[in-house]
Amino acid sequence: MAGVSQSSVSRAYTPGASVSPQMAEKVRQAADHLGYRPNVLARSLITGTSRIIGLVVGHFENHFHPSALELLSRELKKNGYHILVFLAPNEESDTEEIVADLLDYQVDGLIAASVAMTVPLASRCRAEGIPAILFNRHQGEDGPTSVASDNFDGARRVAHFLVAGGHQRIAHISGWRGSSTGREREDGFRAGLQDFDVALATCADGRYSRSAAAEACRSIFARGCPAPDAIFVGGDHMAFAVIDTLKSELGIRVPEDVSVVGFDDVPLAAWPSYSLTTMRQPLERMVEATVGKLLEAIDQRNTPPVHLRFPCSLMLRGSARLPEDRRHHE
Amino acid sequence: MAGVSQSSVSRAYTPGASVSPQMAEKVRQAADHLGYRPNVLARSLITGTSRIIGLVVGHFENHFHPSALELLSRELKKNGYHILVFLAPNEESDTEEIVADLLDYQVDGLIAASVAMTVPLASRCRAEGIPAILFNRHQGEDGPTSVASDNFDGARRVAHFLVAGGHQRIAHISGWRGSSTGREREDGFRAGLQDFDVALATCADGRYSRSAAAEACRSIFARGCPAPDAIFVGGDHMAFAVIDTLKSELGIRVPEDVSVVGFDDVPLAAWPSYSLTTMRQPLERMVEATVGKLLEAIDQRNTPPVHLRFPCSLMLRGSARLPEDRRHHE
DNA sequence: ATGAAAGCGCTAACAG
DNA sequence: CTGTTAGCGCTTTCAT
Repeated sequence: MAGVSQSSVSRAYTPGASVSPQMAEKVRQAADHLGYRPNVLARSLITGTSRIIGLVVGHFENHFHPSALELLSRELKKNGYHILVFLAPNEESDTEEIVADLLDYQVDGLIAASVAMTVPLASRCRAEGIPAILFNRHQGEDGPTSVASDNFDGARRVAHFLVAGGHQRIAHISGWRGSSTGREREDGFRAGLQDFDVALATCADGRYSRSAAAEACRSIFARGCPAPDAIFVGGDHMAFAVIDTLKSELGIRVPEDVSVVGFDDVPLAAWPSYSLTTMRQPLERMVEATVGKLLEAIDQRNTPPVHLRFPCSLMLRGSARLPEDRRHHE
Repeated sequence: MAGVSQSSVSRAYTPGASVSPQMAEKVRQAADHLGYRPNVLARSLITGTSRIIGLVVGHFENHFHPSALELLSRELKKNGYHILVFLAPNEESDTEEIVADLLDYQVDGLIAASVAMTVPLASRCRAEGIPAILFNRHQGEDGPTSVASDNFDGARRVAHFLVAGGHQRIAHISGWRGSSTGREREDGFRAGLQDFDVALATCADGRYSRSAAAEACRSIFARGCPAPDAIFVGGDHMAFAVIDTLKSELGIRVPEDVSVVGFDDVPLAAWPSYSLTTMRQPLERMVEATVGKLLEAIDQRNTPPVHLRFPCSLMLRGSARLPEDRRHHE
């Protein structure tokens, strides 16, 4: 090569190694000349660390997911990690096979975003010493470390907001009840209504899909009167479908005839055409916490599972009548 | 382990290897018991193939990109490959450093989606024998293999459609002119107008961003009359911003006062709130071709670069006056 | 059909 | 500070 030993080359590429500046320079020169770069995979074999984080995600239709991927990727990159993507067939499928696949790649860590991890899988990760984090989901106190927003509290505050806005017949189109996020939002919403002794008019499962949410919306307004004057939808992505169905198909005005409130605050919610009032999940903070916890777990094994919750904030926009509007109308 | 040699284990996991059924069974049993799975990285070291494809992408704000990622990932997975994600700081930045990083991971192939590759980089990929494909971009006949839609022809047909619709003062808000896609759409649109001896009223650069497109829209309508009665926007993502600006800020009706036509056909374009008439890029076919070409190049080295173009199709929706509407108004 | 041995490209002790 | 040696977990000739 350039008349030096293999180890010197290695040291030239190891940040804190004891190597003279001239040696390092000599190596880099020769490397540039030959187009040489260290083989990360071979390095992984010996160090046992691949600098790859596996990300399991359901689909990208809901813009919350690509946003999360983008932020996670940037945050991880700062720390020298990259994301290997694994798409689950769908949100409901168990991720058994997929994560087994992931493990083969010797990922240093694993983020399950908006998908569930089977119990045997979680224990296998722990057995192999691969830190796993549930993002935007959780699986009980005994489950893997999780990072999410406070869905229960957020949904409860939506209920308070709607009641304060003078709404009488309040409906809910939930996310999939098979998901912790969907359940917590529904439960929180019911609790919030309870706080004011208001009954939930109707409740239907939107399954996090546009078509299911639209169908739920139709059925809510089809079944005999009285029609609701407010709908809380357990996710922005579904809320858009509800607004579309209301306005274009049913000829119902938003918010004059019915208020619609979402959950997530994806970018589209702020665009004027929807102007969706929604409970914002603090994505940045969730991402930071996820990456922080993950790297911590990679550094020092055997960190006990923790369950982080971040508070949501209500974004007041045009799709729901405000409390002030009430007096206005009276 | 289970009383067999290392090689036999290897063979048990190699599809076409000469191994007796009983041996294979014995190995799998022991493996299941021990929770053993082959180490993909170690395999890569010897086989020289990692089954990882690097994907470079700018950002996910424009929903075309996550859609592409999702389809690419699914298509690659069918063939046993996975995607390692690399986010470029922005669409305009050169990808030099990023792809160098990618190369370190010994990816089997490389897809640059909607970002440019510097020339030295492209040649380095070729030198290292790593197939690279430009997705939704191209860099001339001598550049790397590229897969895209026929942007020029598509934009030209948008011009014909607008002229046929009886529009008199036609404006264009282009994608970034530094991108082949942006240039081709602008050039094609100009050519299409030329075909009917119609002059382009105004043209502004939307730089593929919401804010730049909104600003371009404002300036087009601010500068002295006459205001355009049609705008072709070089990407759906920008078209939504234009429609928002028109309706919410400028109080201009779409399509009564001005027709808006986009390019891409992202899912949102079909939602009733925008109902965007747009030139559809055949994403599925582009993805199939990309993966097909990439795997072909991985199998047999030294495939000559090709440049695939797929035809677009106009999606007629509500944001632009139709040719029929013209008679109607007369 | 199976085992033994060599080596992929690198890092991590250990000498010097 | 630098070179030597061993070995990460696998696949692959080459024998048997």
